[in-house]
Amino acid sequence: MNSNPATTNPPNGAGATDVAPAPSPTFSPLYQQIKAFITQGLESGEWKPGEIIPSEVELAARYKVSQGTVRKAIDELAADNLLVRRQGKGTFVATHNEDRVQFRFLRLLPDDGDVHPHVSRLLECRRLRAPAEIARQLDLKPADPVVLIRRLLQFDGETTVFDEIWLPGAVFRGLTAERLADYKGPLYAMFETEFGTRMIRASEKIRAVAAEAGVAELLKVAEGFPLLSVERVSYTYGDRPVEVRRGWYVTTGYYYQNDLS
Amino acid sequence: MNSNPATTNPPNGAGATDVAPAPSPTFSPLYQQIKAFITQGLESGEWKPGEIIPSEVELAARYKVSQGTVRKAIDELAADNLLVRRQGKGTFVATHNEDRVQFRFLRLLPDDGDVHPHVSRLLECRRLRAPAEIARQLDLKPADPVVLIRRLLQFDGETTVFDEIWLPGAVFRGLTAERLADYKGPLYAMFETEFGTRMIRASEKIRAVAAEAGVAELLKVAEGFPLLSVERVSYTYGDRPVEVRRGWYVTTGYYYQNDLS
DNA sequence: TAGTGGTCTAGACCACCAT
DNA sequence: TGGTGGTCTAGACCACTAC
Repeated sequence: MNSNPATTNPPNGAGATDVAPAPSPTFSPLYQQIKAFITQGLESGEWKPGEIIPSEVELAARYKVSQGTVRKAIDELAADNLLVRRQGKGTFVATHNEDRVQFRFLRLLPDDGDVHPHVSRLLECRRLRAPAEIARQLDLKPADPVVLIRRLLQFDGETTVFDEIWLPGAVFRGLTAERLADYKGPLYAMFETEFGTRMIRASEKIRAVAAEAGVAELLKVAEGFPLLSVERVSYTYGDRPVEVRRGWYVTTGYYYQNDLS
Repeated sequence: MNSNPATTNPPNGAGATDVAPAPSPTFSPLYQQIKAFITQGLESGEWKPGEIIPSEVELAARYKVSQGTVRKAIDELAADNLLVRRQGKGTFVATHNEDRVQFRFLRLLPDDGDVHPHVSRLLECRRLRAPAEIARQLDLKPADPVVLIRRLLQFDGETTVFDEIWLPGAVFRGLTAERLADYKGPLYAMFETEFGTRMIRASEKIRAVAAEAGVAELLKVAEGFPLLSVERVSYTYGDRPVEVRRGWYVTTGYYYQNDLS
């Protein structure tokens, strides 16, 4: 279990009367290793989004550690939104489907708290060679194939968001306008179900910009109108970037919600 | 310890051969109660920001629970940034002073990753009666006294932020322009040190807006220039609102950084 | 009733820090 | 050397869900 450099202490630690492990310069707790094992299982597709993973006792037996150690590993994975615990039922792989946590990454809310379901209008979906900047952000070689999606989001009939979405072509093989148009629900749910790529976290750079002619026309605002520019990079397992998204938001009647702590 | 309705089970739970506690309809774990006790100690000023709190064993003895239970309580408080654990030393009350986590709530970063320390230029600090909207947000009665601070932030010489900060007058008695001007370091550090009010969390509404004449002049941009509008409400212990802040950010060369997960 | 996660305990040992 | 938080174990009981 424990594969510290310079230590080969077995299910070590407590209560046991073991050989004293050489104090390793780089100490890694057991539960971290368990965490890595479970993450591996998630990444390899051994347990797919929405599915249940083995119970704590079972995992404890498998990895030859105590239940408490498995528990701590799962606790952290649940805190990272990779797993979801449900008392009495089991522990499940988090998913962008079903959950009412569907639009976890869309932070745009209406001034009045009402919940307006939005609809997506696809403008185009085509393949091309990655521009240098996109390639850099997606960790691709320049001119590698990418997919570009352009779309509008309408809240309650009002056109509010214009998105340009860049995806690595190798991962999203077979993604076409038709399949996009047919799919109901969030993009990330589709990416997960259809392409086995799950978005774990994202990092955004937000600015206020003046609407340029093209964008202005799409969003039905005047040229120069202030828009919220949201540049997002999304990551999957192993912190590998798998999406670059540039969004322009009209923030009259809507705002970007953020909580600091 | 356990003050569940319909249950008066003593340091209950495990291993012990206690009377079976009546399954309460509203079950509250022991560690939650410990958490509440500790929070109380923080709020009452028993332990002040930067100070050390009693060790886990000591707290366990005081509350008549096991160390593990105290640990879980402290774990959650540390996750909420109310406490800071330091191995080998002890557990400390979080503070906006010292920490290199000083500007935890300022998310504006330069396009080049360099760290530019910023300077604050106070425009005014005066007392007045709360406008209806501010009163509502601060949970005050209309026309209650408030303090209004207006200031500019300069990054590397460039004027980048204009802030209007509203504080409840009752809490910030004796806050004057002189004291503000004299104080070095973040505002929240001063609020904590000088007024015993610690900001715990904040909620922001972000929009893109066109610069109005007054703001434009202060920020040295043209009227109509796109600015990031950041409306923040900050809360202290017990989720009581104690600051309303409206900021206008110039986002050329700078961006608002946000991480989603 | 059986299985799952959730709470609680008691005790051992480890890593880190101060003295 | 002694104290603090950090890890790990083993075992009990509780709450929730399903069968």
